[in-house]
Amino acid sequence: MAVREGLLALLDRAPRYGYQLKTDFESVTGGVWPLNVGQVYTTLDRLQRDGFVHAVESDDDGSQRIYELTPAGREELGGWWQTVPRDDPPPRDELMLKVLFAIERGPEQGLQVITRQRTALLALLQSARRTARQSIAAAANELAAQLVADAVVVRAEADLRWLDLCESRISAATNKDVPQ
Amino acid sequence: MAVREGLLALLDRAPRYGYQLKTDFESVTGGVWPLNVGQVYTTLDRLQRDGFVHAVESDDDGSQRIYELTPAGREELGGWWQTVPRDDPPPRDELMLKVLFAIERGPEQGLQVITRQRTALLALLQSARRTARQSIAAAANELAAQLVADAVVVRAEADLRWLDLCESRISAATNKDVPQ
DNA sequence: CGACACATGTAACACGTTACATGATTTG
DNA sequence: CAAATCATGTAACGTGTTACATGTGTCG
Repeated sequence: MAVREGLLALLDRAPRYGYQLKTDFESVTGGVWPLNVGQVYTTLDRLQRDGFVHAVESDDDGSQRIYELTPAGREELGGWWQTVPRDDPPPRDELMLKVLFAIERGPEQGLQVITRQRTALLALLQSARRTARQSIAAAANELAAQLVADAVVVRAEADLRWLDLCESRISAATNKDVPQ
Repeated sequence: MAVREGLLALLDRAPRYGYQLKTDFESVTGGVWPLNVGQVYTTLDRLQRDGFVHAVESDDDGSQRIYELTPAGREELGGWWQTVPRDDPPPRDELMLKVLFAIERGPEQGLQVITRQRTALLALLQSARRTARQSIAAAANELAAQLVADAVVVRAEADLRWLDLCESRISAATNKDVPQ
């Protein structure tokens, strides 16, 4: 549920054909997410099936199909802007799952995995910070690339903070289990 | 790539049958992620197909199949503990996508969506903080429920921080476009 | 008895993703 | 001419997810 909406958003701005959607999608997202062209066409088929999009054969050149939004598609997109990512149930995050299942194997195992994940995340954070600082003038869409880089940094920081929280909660819990 | 590994982790601790995996999975994750039983069986089939798991018919009762890890499964799981969630390319996050595509429609539209998302996230954060504070004694697995609640809070805070960053970057960019 | 938890499974579908096949057009 | 880019599409597969069908055992 991401490529779908991205294509709708692009088509709402202007009708486009498939290949254009690929390149525009990549440009809007700062060139960080390569999008296989094939996926554009399969997604377009599904959007067509759902009545959110329809194709017009371009007159001058038989090999191009121009896609445009239907009213239903426009409505669907409108809903998306309003929507806030649900979290009930909370998103099944891989890091979270990994730590929870590690803890189930015992406090030491949990702490061990937490330590390993933290080390890796710290390394990631360092490089992400570097990337975010040099405002990536190379990218077609500078602002987007910057924002994505920011997001990576902020996410990594949050994950690290959560890992610290886990560690302290585990200590608290194990100390409580063996009081005096 | 989450249910799969969760089941492997459980089976590594002890052989289990399908229904047990469902309940244990839910308990380990603090009871916040309901897991449809059917999914356990389909996932087990796939794990079996991949040679990570094999089933033994329990002797006493013909209707139960006990699953256990194969050496390959144990190896696969070992790899998982070591692995840190990649982010190259960075995870295609829905909030991120939404904001990027909103910005593409122009700064005002971007700011508008950011504002709406922030409002919703603030509300979510408030209720998440409440949930996290009362340490959820009702849940079977107290620690897990607590950690999940913490994660929701930390994530929401990070998203809010990122939205603020977006806003300031947009302002900076638009001011740069219209210098004097 | 009736409801509920325990227990197993199948069928179908959603989306994401890749690999592959095909051809036109541009450009060095 | 050869290679790269533009352009369209299909087939196949992966995981997640739901709905449905079926049956046993237990407990109020």
